[in-house]
This record gives sequence, C-alpha cells and structure tokens, in this order.
Amino acid sequence: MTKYEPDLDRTFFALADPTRRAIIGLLCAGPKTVSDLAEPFDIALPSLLKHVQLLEKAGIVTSEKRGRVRTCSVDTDALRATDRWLQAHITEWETRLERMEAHIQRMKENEQ
Amino acid sequence: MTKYEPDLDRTFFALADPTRRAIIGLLCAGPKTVSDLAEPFDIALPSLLKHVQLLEKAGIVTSEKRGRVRTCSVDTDALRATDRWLQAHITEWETRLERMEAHIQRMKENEQ
DNA sequence: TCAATACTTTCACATATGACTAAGTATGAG
DNA sequence: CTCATACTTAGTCATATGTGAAAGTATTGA
Repeated sequence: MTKYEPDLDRTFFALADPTRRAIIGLLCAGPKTVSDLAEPFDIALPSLLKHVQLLEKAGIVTSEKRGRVRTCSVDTDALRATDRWLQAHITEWETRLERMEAHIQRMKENEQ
Repeated sequence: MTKYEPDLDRTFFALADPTRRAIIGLLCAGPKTVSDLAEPFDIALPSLLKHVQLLEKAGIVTSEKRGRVRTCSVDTDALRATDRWLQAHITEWETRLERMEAHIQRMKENEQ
C-alpha cells in the first residue's frame, strides 16, 4: 500500500484561506453537518459549500449525504502528506547548516 | 522572545504554486542568486522575480542585494510555524480518535 | 399532503493571480 | 567610457477565486 501522495497545489491552496482553515479546525473536534459548519461564519451557504467542496477536492475533508443532511469529516492523510513536504525541507536546510557549522569548527581547530 | 507567528494566508498561498515550491527546494540546498534560481524554469525573469517577492512577503525567503546581484536564502521560521499549525490539527484529530477508541473499549468491557 | 428544512445549482460581479513583453535602472568588466 | 550583465518596473491579458442572490431539488416532520 503506497503512501498517500496528495496534489500539493490543491492542499496548500485549500489551506491558504482563513475560512477553510477554520472549517478544518471545527472538523478536528468531530464530524459536523454543513449547517453546523455554516453557523460560525457570516457568509452565504453556497459560499460555505464551495469551501467545503474545495477541501474535498484537496482530500482534506470527506462528506456523506444521508437524507437531506450532509455530514463532513476531516481526513488527515492529505494534511500528513503536506506536513511531510514541509518537514523534509526544514530538515534539508537544518542538515546543511549543521554540516557547515561542523566544517567551520574543524577549520578553526586546524588553525590552532 | 515570542514564537514567530506568520501570516498563514500568505505562507500556505506561497506554497500552493509548484514553481514557488521548486524555488524553496533549490534554496534549501543553499543560497542562490536570482539568475541561479531562474535557470531551471522556462518562465520570464520578471515572472520568476514575482514568485520570489511573494515568497519574501510570506517570510519563507530573504534576499540581499549586493551590487547588481540579489542573493536569496530560505528562512525556515515561516515553514516551521506553518508546520506547527498542521501538526496541531493532526494531533487534535488523533487525540479525539484515541479517546473515542478508549471509550468504546470501556463500554465493551462493561457490557461483559 | 404540505410546509419546513437542508442543501444544490446557476449566474453575476469584483478582485486577484500568473504569465508575457517592453523598457528602464544599477552595477561591473574591459 | 562603453558595453554587458543582473535585475526592476510598468502595463497587458487570460484565467481563477470568493462572494452574493435567486431559484431549484430532495428529504423529513407534522
């Protein structure tokens, strides 16, 4: 089973909007209906739904329709993969700094 | 000294473009001039510069002009803070799942 | 059966974005 | 001093985005 590889364009873009990040925050506390999600926001329902759909396309949210109610949940696989990208680059930078510092230390010791 | 708190709108948006993520990848290997950065890409120099400037506004890149050459470096503070946001939400979700699983286990034990 | 509820779809609008070209500015090398 | 190099700025264009209102559809409860 391969590690989930998201479309990083989509996941980072989905996270670039404060309303969508707030939606994710709400869903981390547990599944919620579309109406639940809409309550804290002062935007029209079709606008909120558009955000939810963009989060679904990014793989961050899943939703299921039962009767007239659509319930949404967070799906952390995409968030994890996004996090892996960030971690890899932070680590690469830090590793390079550590190597440079060790090299400088060795040069100082050779100088004495 | 307070922990660096970036504008998450900007940092996630900066990361939502493949060209900008590639620029970050290049800079994680070490500082580079604008011309260095432009080489691997098939876009006009003003377009590449626009990307670099957006990364600077997001706090992910810093640059310094010396003579006619501008040298860019990565600055991982913004990447770290972005990562903290992701980690916090992944953790919140996982903590909630663990609690639910423990609760279900207890109910099963009480049933027997 | 009907009214209420919970979405869903469509269209419109203002703004932002990512690309381009062209021209300009500053610096360095010969 | 002149030419080459390395950016920088300005304007344009096509596309995308986030909001809204209006109307529609499906389901549920009385």
